Amino acid sequence: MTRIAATAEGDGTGITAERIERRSRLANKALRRQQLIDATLESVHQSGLADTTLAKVATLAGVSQGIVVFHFGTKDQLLVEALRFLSEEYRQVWQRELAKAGEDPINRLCAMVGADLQPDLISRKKLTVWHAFYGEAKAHPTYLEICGARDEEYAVALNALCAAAVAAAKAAGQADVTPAPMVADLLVSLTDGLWLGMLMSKWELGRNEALALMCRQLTVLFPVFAARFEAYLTVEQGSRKR
Amino acid sequence: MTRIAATAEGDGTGITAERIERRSRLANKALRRQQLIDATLESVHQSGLADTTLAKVATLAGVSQGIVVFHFGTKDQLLVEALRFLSEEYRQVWQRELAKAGEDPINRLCAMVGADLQPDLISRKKLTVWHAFYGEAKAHPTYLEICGARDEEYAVALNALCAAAVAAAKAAGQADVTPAPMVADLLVSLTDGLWLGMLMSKWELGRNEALALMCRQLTVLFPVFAARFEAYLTVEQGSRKR
DNA sequence: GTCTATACGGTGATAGAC
DNA sequence: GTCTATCACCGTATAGAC
Repeated sequence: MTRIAATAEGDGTGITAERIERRSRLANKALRRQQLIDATLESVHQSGLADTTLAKVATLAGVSQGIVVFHFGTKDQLLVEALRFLSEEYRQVWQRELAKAGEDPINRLCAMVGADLQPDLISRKKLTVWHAFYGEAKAHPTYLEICGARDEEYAVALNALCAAAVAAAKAAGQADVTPAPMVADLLVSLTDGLWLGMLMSKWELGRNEALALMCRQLTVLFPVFAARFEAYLTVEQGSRKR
Repeated sequence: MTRIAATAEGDGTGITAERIERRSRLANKALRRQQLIDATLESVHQSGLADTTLAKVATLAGVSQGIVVFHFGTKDQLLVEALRFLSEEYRQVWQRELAKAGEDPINRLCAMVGADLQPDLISRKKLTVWHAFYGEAKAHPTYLEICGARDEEYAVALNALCAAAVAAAKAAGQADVTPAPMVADLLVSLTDGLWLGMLMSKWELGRNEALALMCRQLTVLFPVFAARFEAYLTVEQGSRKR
């Protein structure tokens, strides 16, 4: 990294060199922060939120304890930043999946609910950490706020998609269509429940089982689109295209 | 309490008096333990699992810190007992509801899923505490074990009811019946999701909304019994019989 | 930026009087 | 059984050298 900056200095343009060097330093700083956040997630996974200490995080990151304080100031701040990271990653995943889905409403709905089951998001570690924060959310307003903002964004997007799907189902002649807000609530609740199930899974609830359940849920809500759901949630979202 | 024992002594039957006195002592002991467990739940609710201390629990219970140690030995043990209490209460509620439901399979299914939404179980405090333990479950095998045992019992009972409901739906001529294991998983996941939703509810997800969602879920799974679900989950389980 | 050493406060648990 | 007093430990955060 610093070597790049040094090479850039060879250009003779002092300003450019300084810029690159600054970028490099910023990149290093961001890298170290990410490294510490990763270590924090690992520690919370291993020891829980209560027994996560600055010393453990520092050890896992392979640096001294002082470094953690230097970059995050306080333990609380470190945890908050870790949660923010998870939240941001979550948002990016569902927006990415949504973008990949194109314009078709049913595809977009599949993409949205399928996003919650993307492998990046449902590793044991991350599910553990999410629920650790859930558990303390009532005691830490900041946690609650971050989680709430995440849910809010997601809910708004999902509600729109559900409304579109309901309209499409009616147009396709389906009788007894569940109201859009209920559809959205049912899907969100199912998603949350699946996360918890995968976390606690004694009965080995894995990604494939969760996908099958989600697919079935969509099918009972919108029988007319059964084939669509199956196609999207097993081929595109499946582990392999076969 | 001690007064009762003293009165009993007046009977002249030494053995009886001793028995009653012992019972009274045991009752006192149990009462004190329960008092401390309640205080623990309150503390976890207010401060989270991490910042719950023996001192806080003692203060909330209005006793000295030494009492807590005397009755539970260690902080870990206190927390475990608190979780056990919740778990036991949970089991008793769904078994009670099941008993009230009689023999009809559909009623029993309604009772089972409705049990999770009984007011006793879904107070803010208890939901908070449950999820606090969920979050730390991966780090504390004991927590995981207790939660797992609870889920296991519930799952076994629910699976049987779902199988019965599926059979009934087929007998009633419903087309495309969801397999019983999936029905059970979907219902469990929905329940868990609703608990989380009620805990996090920015969008005020209350008991009535949750009941409506549960009712709707059963209806899309078993359209032939729609009227049954609505009757059971809004009249019997509702806040008032009207 | 990174480290070590340390001050400070709080927590879990013990001891012993009542 | 319940209390108070106390200890030993550990985690956070600070200070300052490099």
